[in-house]
Amino acid sequence: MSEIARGAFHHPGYLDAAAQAALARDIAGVISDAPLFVSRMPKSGLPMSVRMTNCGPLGWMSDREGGYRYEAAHPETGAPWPPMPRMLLDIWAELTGYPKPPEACLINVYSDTAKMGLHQDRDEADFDAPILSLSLGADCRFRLGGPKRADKTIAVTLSAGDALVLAGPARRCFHGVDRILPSLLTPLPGPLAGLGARVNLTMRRVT
DNA sequence: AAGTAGCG
DNA sequence: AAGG
Repeated sequence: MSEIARGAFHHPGYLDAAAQAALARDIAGVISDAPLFVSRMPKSGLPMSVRMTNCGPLGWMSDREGGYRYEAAHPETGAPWPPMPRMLLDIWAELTGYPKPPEACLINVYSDTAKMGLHQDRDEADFDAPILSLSLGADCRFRLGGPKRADKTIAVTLSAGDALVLAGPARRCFHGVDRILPSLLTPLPGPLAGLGARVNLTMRRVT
């Protein structure tokens, strides 16, 4: 584990290959019940380049009309999000030590050209709870800034099996994904193969 | 607004 | 609404 900025903890290789495979099976199950969809920017309606879905009581989404928000149901099927796999609850407890379980796990699927612009996670009521992110598949160039958009940034490579915890002051920091790195060598595990190059799971407290 | 192109 |  290394603290890459105040409150930002990178755990390279936190999940071994077997754990990554087990997690991939769980996530493939979630996606089969809650199909990937594309969120759109508020007002402009421009699509994001990632495809996403969620598990847990609440899920993050965005569309032109309603903007960034959490919802209890899938925007296309209308069904509640699938339950949070136990493995994710256990990882949350171990890495964050937070007394309450995560309410949302956003599953972002990146193609080899997908990106995520610099942003803050600020659609939650609880800003004290950490954010936990897990990576599967291709490496990416992750960018972490400060609490203001213009603050200086650092870049970190996130690889398959890595965990990243944004706690304390880092909870409010801008962050994003510059690009997916070429990785013939790290395909997504079998159950997720073909969906994209990289999958990121982001767990959060919402209420 | 987690989007992007290109102009002052 | 500034930066990679």
